[in-house]
Amino acid sequence: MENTYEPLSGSRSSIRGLQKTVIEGIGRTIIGGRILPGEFLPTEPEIGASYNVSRTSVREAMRVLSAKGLVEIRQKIGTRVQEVEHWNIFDSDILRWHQEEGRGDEVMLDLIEIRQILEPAAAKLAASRANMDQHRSLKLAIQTMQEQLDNPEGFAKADLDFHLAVYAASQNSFLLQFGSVVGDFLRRVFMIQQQALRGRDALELDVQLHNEVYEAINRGDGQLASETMLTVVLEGKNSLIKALKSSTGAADSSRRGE
Amino acid sequence: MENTYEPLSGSRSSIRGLQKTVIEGIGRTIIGGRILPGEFLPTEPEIGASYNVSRTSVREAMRVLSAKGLVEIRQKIGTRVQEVEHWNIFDSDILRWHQEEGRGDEVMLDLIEIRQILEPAAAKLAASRANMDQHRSLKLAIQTMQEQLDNPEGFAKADLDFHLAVYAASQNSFLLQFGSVVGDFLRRVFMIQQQALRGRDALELDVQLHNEVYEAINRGDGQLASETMLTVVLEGKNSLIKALKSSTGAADSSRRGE
DNA sequence: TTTGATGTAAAGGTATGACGAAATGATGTA
DNA sequence: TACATCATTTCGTCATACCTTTACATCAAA
Repeated sequence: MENTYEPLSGSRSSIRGLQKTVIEGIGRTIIGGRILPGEFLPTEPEIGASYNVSRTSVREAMRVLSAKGLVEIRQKIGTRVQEVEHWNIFDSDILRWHQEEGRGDEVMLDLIEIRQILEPAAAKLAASRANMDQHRSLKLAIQTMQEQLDNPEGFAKADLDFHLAVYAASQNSFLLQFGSVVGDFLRRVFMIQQQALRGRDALELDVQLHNEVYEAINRGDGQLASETMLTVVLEGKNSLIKALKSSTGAADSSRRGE
Repeated sequence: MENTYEPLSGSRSSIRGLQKTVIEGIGRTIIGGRILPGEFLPTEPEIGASYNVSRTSVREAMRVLSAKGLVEIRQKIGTRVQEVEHWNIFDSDILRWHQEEGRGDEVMLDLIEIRQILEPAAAKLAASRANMDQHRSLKLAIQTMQEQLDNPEGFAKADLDFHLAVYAASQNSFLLQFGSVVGDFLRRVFMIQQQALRGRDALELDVQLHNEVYEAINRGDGQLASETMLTVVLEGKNSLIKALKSSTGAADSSRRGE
């Protein structure tokens, strides 16, 4: 009964076992576009048969997918894939599935776009609200970045920690949640960004820029914190685009007009 | 929809949506702070007993709550309430539960704060990206607001439609989702805001302000759209605060004598 | 005493099979 | 034609049994 849904690294969901197999399988099937919105999933017994699990497990998996907005379950009708606008993109699993199904690029660009909006504002709020613990977290993240210049994973992790600390310091529950939801995905984005930042110099420049944000927050200069944070995000955007271009050279990159 | 989610002791077992009863009951119990983060829920059989439902239904309900980040389910340990930062606030149910449990005010203020950040930015994006359908939606919403000046529900609905249309016109999947998630909650906030806008004049002024946003978007003037939208949100904020203040104390009591 | 292996029980995890409830579409009747 | 009725399909719920995981206690060895 070997199954192949690629646990991938670091996905420590509270759901494990057979249900997770079904959730991952159906979830990726939907995100991957192999069942389109409006179309129906097989009946519960059929899904159970194809995954070799009981209807019990299928149903519990469907509940989860339904909670994520991917499917709509109705008696007599069956289980139908929801329209894309119902998919809750503020969900770590859904973000990961987008990436794993090769549809991560559009999401990454949308994510960068909204980070351009949120993070400068979060930094500004943080400048007037951050408490002592949060100041310490920010400083620690910067230090760790400096120490991990030669370790991509460690650097990305510290980079993420910094941005999450800014969200947390904003003291706004939506911003905090946004960071928490997007965290895993963001860490992977940072890894990709680093591919474009060859050499210690480029990385060190990046750390310096982050440090300027920290210092602005530390001094309570919201305006400067905001502006500098925008630079950080934009620099990241450039790196990301560069990295994406060089890695997916001939891919279809038709984006909407801007 | 009526809010009668009671354990239903003794009577005939068949009301509609047994799982929903459990989900609402436990969800509100958690949001309401009657079981604190870190504490344990009763065991599945016990929950089933107190709601008069089978363990099957309890389990499916728990999966949903787990997907919303409210609880963590672990074998042998039991089901434990997660820390607040895990609660997915980008979830219509959770937002509603906050309100129903009398904890809506803080959330409303955080929501206003993030709308101050997002909506001007969304309006700016919309000014350069909105397609013809979206322009039509915006215009229609404005017209409907004008027509519903004497109908609070209709006015709030049209107000919501306008803001959702702006999110949609931004062509960013996160902004679109945010609108969709926050929609229900926002409509209720708009109803509260109207309590502070007594009289047709105040409402008409509000419509006019919205119309300015629409026209700026229509002309492709992103900067103006952004600034005007900020004014709209801030005006709403003032109304909300005023309404909340005046209802403090006698909020839930029957309204008499004003 | 400290450490590590081991056993056990408690709670969730899974599997069946049966029946209930709701929505659809065909069928029948006025 | 219009409307009421019924059969069918699929999810919804229940009851029961057994499996899997794992916190925790227990005991042995260093």
